[in-house]
Amino acid sequence: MAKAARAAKFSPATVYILGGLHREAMTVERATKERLKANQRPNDVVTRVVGHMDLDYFYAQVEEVEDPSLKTRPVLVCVFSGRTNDSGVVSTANYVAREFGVHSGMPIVIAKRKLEGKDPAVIRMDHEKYEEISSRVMETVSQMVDVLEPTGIDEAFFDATSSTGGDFTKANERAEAIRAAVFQKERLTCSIGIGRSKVVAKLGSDMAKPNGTTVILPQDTETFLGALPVSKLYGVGPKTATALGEMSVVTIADLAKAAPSELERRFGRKSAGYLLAAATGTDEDPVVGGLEPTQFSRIVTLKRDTRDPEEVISQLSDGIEFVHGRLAASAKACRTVSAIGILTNLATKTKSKTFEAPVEEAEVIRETALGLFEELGRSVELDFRRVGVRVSGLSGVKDQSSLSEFVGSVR
DNA sequence: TCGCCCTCCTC
DNA sequence: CCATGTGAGGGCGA
Repeated sequence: MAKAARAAKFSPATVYILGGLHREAMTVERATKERLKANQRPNDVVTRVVGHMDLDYFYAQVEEVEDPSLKTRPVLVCVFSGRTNDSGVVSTANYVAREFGVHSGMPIVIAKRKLEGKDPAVIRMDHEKYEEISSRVMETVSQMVDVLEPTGIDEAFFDATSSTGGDFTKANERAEAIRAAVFQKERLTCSIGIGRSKVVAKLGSDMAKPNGTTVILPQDTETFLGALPVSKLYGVGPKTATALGEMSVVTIADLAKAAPSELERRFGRKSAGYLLAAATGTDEDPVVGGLEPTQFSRIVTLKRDTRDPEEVISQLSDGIEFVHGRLAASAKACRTVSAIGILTNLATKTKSKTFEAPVEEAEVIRETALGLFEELGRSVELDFRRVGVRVSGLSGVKDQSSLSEFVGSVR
């Protein structure tokens, strides 16, 4: 496997963390190798080997692979809302574009302004294409690890505890082999983090990108985490970071020392427990494969703002078909249907209905959504800018776990 | 348990 | 300035 890694023609920007104090890029120092060796474990593994794989600037990279001439140009993969010519946002920008301050979520017009005279490639997002490539990558990676848990179209956690015997040297080689295999098959680069928990692995891949690997040894975890700002932690966004700041919690080390009672008061029991565990790298959430989605939704931007139920449903028609299609394709039924409305001021309003027994027909979803939008439209003072439909409370149509529903099912 | 809201994820 | 889309999970009141 190590040979496969070397044979690949991608840049092996392997990064190791030594006590969290500095990063060694491009080469593996002797000292690092010795640290890794000293960490080798026998069969009685007490520490998990958890990895996180993240495809680099995924959508834009796919476009580059398809058309290599794009590599030297700024690339914007965009979601066009269809409202006006260029309304919409940048979904993914390649690193050339990022150099000019362009990032995801940025309005297309703003991004174009920043790239004036830079010959940007503005490409419409092709979700199906990315989905297909993603599936192939996931399949490749799943064959090289114990358990794979995709958490998005471009990322996945994996567990390699038993196949590495808990040996982080082997885990590092495995990570490089995975990156080599993905590159060899798809010409796509990705980044991998290895650590003793999901939180640590995720931070590792983040630090490694683009095109690198970070291994955080169990014994280095505390030092590594401690120096980082809390905002780097998975699950800590702007709101949480601000609230933590009010408690004078800035670094992860601060968080580890924070008063559990105050964390609970501010964030609730579950979140407080998560934050404390994450801060010490002792989060124990296992890597789980074969997870099924628990909801499907589709949100569209209206041609013009309105809260007329008929017009909403008419514009949402394809969206409802799509959601129903997803349901049918996965042989599932739903118990809850929700109407989602995003107002002109971008506030979100939802209304939902839960049935006694699961439903699956497009007609039922449509009629339910219509009723919900009638109520929702009456309850707001502003028009909708975007509207959507969601089905949740999913169950397999032929699910043995819901025998009670079996009675009414076909055949 | 349901219904609704909030926060976060992605750059 | 302009502001997409999908899904997960938690809190909380009823």
